Amino acid sequence: MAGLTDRRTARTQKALHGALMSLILRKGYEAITVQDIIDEADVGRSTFYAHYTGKEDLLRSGFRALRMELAEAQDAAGATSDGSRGEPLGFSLAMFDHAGEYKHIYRALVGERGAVVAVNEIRRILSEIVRKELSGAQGDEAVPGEVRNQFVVGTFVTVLTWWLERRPKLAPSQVDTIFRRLVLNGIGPSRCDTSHQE
Amino acid sequence: MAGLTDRRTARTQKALHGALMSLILRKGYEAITVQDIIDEADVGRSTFYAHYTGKEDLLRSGFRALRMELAEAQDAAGATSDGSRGEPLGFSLAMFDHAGEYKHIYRALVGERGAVVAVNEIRRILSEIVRKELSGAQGDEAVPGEVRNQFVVGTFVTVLTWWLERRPKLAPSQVDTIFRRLVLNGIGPSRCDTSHQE
DNA sequence: GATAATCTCGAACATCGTGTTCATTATCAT
DNA sequence: ATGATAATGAACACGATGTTCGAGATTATC
Repeated sequence: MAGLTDRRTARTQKALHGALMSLILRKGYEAITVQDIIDEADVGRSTFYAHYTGKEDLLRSGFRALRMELAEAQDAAGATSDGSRGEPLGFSLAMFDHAGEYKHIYRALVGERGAVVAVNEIRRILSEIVRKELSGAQGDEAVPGEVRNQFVVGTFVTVLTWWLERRPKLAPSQVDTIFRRLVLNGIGPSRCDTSHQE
Repeated sequence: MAGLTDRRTARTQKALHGALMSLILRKGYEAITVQDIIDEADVGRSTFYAHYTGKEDLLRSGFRALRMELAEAQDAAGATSDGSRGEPLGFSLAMFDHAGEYKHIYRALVGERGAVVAVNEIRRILSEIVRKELSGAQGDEAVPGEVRNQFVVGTFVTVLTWWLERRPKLAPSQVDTIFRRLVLNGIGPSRCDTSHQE
């Protein structure tokens, strides 16, 4: 009924996605050519272009699953009620968990030799989520909402990248703590607790 | 004496840089080909490759001037003494000023359709600077130094991008205020002043 | 001004990746 | 079984890259 019928297309698309993932792990996204992908997937050239406009399109299509998974996680976490009352930044731990699970892929996508396309896609997904969570709570009026949003997303990507490249042994929860610390408090002098100064 | 003699090479390099800048403003960095550059600069193809390995190399070489200019600005600002005592984040205003002066170029390089190479270059330059400034002051021990460094740089790029793309009318000093606010305080609940809660 | 060094030119070339076309073959849904 | 649809693979046009080389132009230096 729906569009998911024909087994042939499903098989082809699965093969192409698998090939892309293997290749990303093997040689990094940027270095991959369409030729590599169809060789690895053992699929005809014209077949590839019948499904996707290029490797970027193929990669992007892989993010739909992530988008949905995160949307559900957010709904589940924020199911407390209407707004964003459960936790300040409820999305972050779920996201770090997800990244921890597919650590190899994330590292290959997010690092220096990673895929800008992928990072942008992640940014876009996170922007939506953060916008919802931040819509209620209004903090500093000296800092416009848009830039606050971008700040949260940017910090997340920063911490994510640092984690995967420099401290892959850390647990998602530990990374999440660092993230929240930075986003909520910055790096300013300690904080309110009036610690001893001189 | 030094390497800067021959007027021919100087002329050629200047022409190529100028051509690259014009093209960046006209059609964005990614869309530019070497052919475009040498047409615009009216320079032979082999001549181009005698000087640079590609458009990326050409772009990168343009950042040396910036690197030096910023190093001087930092030395001048931090000339107070040995360490980083003058201001917490002394580099930021100088950098925003510089970006404000060459606003068109920066916007074309930093935006969505900008040049990853350029942003990476900016990141690298800033990392050096921030590392020096942050080496003395040790804040939160729960947040490792490396990630704090990346956090500052990342936030700078975020604010810079937002400024150039969404609020180009703002003055550098205003943007700088927002940047410092975010870096030092984050977006945490109001502040220490124990405002009325319920 | 003459000389030797060296920079520039431009055309030609090999190479590679892209994206399309089309007739043929294989697989699917029913 | 059969009509519909997907996959194949070879061929093609195109555009960009990076290199080579001999001839000519510009330069530094004496």
